[in-house]
Amino acid sequence: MKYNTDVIFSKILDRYIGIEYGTKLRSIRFVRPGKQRMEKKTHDATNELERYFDGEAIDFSLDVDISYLSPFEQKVLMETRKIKYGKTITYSELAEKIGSRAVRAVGNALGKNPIPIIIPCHRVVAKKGIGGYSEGIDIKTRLLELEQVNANNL
DNA sequence: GACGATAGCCCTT
DNA sequence: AAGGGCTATCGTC
Repeated sequence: MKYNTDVIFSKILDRYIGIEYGTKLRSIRFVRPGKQRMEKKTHDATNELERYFDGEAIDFSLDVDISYLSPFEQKVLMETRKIKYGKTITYSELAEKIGSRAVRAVGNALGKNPIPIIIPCHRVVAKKGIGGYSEGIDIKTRLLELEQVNANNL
């Protein structure tokens, strides 16, 4: 399988976003700004992400490739995709939805999410507190703030 | 076996 | 009221 990569810059996150795709979406990566990069926008996902960062309350509906993950991890991520824009659920609620009590395993699975934002793992929070985020809590916080602002504008 | 992006309970200030 | 220790829980590695 051969993959292509798009690149955009997110001002709100202060990160370059790399979008890797084949026939399906493969991964999204956050890259700290440093060296200047050429933006490249060819895939639908790239366009949708730009609209997302511009504050549009968009629901992503793109095909995603997570077949190489474990069944449990896939379950967790599929369930995570159902969380609507501007909403959050807790790790334990998510575990319950997939019929498990492995609350912490859910956290681990989310940490392996290859396609953040589009699989909105930032919308899964701890019962008390925000929980973790592999790209850094500040990123998670900004994403949630962005969504809260725009969800209120409905 | 140990370790988590947890949660709940029970203590101590 | 807030924070620390203890432990139940269970999927990965």
